[in-house]
Amino acid sequence: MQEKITEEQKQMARFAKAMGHPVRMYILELLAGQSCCYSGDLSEDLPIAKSTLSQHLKELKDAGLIQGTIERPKIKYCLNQENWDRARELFRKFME
Amino acid sequence: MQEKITEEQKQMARFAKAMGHPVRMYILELLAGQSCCYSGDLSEDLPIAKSTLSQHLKELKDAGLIQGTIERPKIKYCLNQENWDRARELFRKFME
DNA sequence: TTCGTATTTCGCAAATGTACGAACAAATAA
DNA sequence: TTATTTGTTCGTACATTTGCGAAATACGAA
Repeated sequence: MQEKITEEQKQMARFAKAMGHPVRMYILELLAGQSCCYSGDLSEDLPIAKSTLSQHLKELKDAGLIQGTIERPKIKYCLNQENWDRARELFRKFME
Repeated sequence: MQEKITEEQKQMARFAKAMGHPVRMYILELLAGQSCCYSGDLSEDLPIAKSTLSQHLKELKDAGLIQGTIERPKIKYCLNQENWDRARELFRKFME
């Protein structure tokens, strides 16, 4: 009955949880393909309120998958490359 | 404002959501490594109640990632190979 | 039939997630 | 200064998830 769940498994679950919503998958796939985007552009593409979008972006940030940098008057979102690479490596090994 | 989220993104989010819990990642990684296991074995390895484990297995089944076959008196769980391959392919493309 | 084994379902509670609009904040434009 | 733009936070509502123990189910063994 001892704990057999590894830190890597916990980390993968954390990443997967962040990916576990269609809107967040959309955002991640967009960023993975073109590196960066603005929140406003997302808002135009997605049928959700801005406050809801803001929450989804926050979740992705909290999971470490993306990062936002201020470019007045907008905010530019990009993948957090270091953690994205980490996620890729974990999932690659997991699903190979 | 039209819907831009694809069916593939929804499917990936569905898989990711199922992977979004440490216990379920543990189970999936076990199955990915050795193909099959019994619920009772999992119950001994994991610090959770059997009813809770049963729910996690149900979620993985509902997401299509695993399947259970009765081998009295136990139930043998394996990856659902068809959907697992589908998931691997989706994530491989997504994270390449 | 009664017992034991393996697992699921039920009922419940607590925590988390999803979504919205209103209110707020920060900076620039008029 | 006031208005506009861009985005976050707050308050609220509802749905889903997570977890447990008790009860139910299914079947083979005694």
